[in-house]
Amino acid sequence: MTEGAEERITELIELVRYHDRRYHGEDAPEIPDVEYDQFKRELLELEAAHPELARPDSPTQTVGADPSTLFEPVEHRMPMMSLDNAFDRDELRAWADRAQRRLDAEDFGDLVCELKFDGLAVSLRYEGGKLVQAATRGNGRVGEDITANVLTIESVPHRLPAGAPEVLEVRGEIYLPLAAFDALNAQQEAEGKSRYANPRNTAAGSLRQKDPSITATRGLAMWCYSVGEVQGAQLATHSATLEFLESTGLPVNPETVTVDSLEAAWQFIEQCEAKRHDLPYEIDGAVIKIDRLDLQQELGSTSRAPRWAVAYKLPPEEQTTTLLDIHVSIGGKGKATPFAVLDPVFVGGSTVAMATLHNEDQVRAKDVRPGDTVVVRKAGDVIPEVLGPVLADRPDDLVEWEFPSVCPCPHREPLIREEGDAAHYCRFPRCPEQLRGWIEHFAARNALDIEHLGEQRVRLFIDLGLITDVADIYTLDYDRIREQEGFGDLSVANLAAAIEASKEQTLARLMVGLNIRHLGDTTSELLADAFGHLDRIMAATVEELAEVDGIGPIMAESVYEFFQSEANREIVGKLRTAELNFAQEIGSDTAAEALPQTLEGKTIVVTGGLEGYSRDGVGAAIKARGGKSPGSVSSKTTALVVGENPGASKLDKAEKLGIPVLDEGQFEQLLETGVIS
DNA sequence: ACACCTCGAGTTCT
DNA sequence: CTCGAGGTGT
Repeated sequence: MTEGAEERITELIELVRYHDRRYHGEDAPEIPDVEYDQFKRELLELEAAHPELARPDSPTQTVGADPSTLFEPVEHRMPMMSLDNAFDRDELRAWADRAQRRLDAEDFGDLVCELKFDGLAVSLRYEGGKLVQAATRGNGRVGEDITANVLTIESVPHRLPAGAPEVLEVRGEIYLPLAAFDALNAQQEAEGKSRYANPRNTAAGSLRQKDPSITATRGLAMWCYSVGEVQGAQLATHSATLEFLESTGLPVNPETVTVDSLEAAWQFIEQCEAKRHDLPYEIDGAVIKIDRLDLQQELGSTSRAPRWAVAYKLPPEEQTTTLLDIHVSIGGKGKATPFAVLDPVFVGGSTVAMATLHNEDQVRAKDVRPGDTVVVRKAGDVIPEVLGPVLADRPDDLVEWEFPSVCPCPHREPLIREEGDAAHYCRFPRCPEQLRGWIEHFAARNALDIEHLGEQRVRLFIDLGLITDVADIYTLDYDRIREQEGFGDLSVANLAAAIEASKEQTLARLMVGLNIRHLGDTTSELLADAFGHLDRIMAATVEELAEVDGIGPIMAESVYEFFQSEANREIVGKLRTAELNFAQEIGSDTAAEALPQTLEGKTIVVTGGLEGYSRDGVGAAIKARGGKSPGSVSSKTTALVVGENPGASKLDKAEKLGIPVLDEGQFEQLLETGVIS
């Protein structure tokens, strides 16, 4: 026991040291802070449990290197709500109408128009005029303590003048001014380091620095736009609140105006759009708030957003660039997907060089041709999308693009599009591109979940001839790997451990890893639960497979076909020799039965991240109580649970269909009782 | 036969 | 996120 601990401690010390260097030296951390924190915490715990093994040179013993590696959680005394969005004039009017209807009779009076800054929402707490705490928004209820870092921001006063309220909680946005962003990048470049992509992410990174002296050099700034808890001040309107904040020395944005009609608010929005790029900081919209606090009180809030305010989101930025070429990528199941190779263009906060075009018909429908000038934007703020060509700029001689007839891999086998299919497929069984896709898929998080086996390494192992099918993962030649550049004893040990651990994954995950056409997470689970063992699935007839609820003739045939193949049966044999788990663990079912089936017959969709669950964990919690949790909202949905950073499309759909929207607290209650409050 | 859910695949960049 | 396609119910 102690021996194992000693080894692990040595390993952890190396890990933490390594990542310390990555983090501080090059500012290019390889792993998320959370993982780093986990390593460090595990090390602390081990050292506490085995004091005799504690080493004086352990990173946990170093003074000055900030012992509190985690930002402590802070519960907001008043929740920090998000805002409902409007994307056009009609939606803005709809918001105003809703508000008007809820107020008996009278007009809602003045509106305060503010810019919506692209930064990070924070809450500052002043007690007796002194800044005692700064916290991130987090999930709105609980954030993280970032006081030490916020104290380094110039525009944030440490002390308020005499006569300040006993308690003042100020809400605002911390952002990185464009000048500071540019200066920072100039410095990065001078030092031969890589540029930061956009001000928002850089601001976020700067605030999460473990060493506040680094934050101090970044040039962050803040705008204040509302208050939380206040003791010792009486305010009647939002505009008066802002004036009060300003008089107290807190930074309030000068573009803010108070208007007396929705029409005037719309004009403010139009001006925002016009001067968006002339401002010395980035904005992503405008916020319209009802000024009178008594009316705000009367309107109240839904579970996630106040009814007295609305955020107008500026349309996503569009850019034009040259479509250099259209290439084709081959997926793990042989699917050939065309994608646009673009002259790199900065749009929506990052540089875009590629964008999927989905399939042949989509390319034709969009009528894009290599050589075209095309319009590009980010769909849903993340995924680059080619909207279409600028026909006026098209050279006369540009020819229509044709789907390549052969696979891009060296074997150049034909790409086939079958009748009724939208996609082309490479059907060559030994296509190296397919193999790479399959291996990556096998190691992916929803399959065997093998850490430290990513795209780069898969490519390398295939090139070295170490892997010719998925089962070879379990007979890797580690001595050969150790010879490779970039592989030390530690990383090889980590990889081996991850591969070893994957042998214990569930049958459902193994089924996902087998890469059978038409089978994914859900359908693999259906089969694993129904048959209980891989051997029984292999032995099943098409009819038996199709008897499973949710499995139809096409999927059944696909599964049957897979196991008919001699090559596939050989792979299964090798996996058996490697002693992978072929049985669906019992116990998960019995454990599930033990929980009260509060969600029987209910369909709960979740969008955004929840505090108490991982993304997979939420679904598991719902299913464990007899409910279903699909990935999209439909008329069958019982309720939509909204967490941090929710997807707009699900929310919109739920609102259109009149489906109840729950926050995490209400969700917990639903899990417990099965009742929507 | 059709409509409507669902599911799965591929995808971008930090 | 978006598209395509399988499964199920009417």
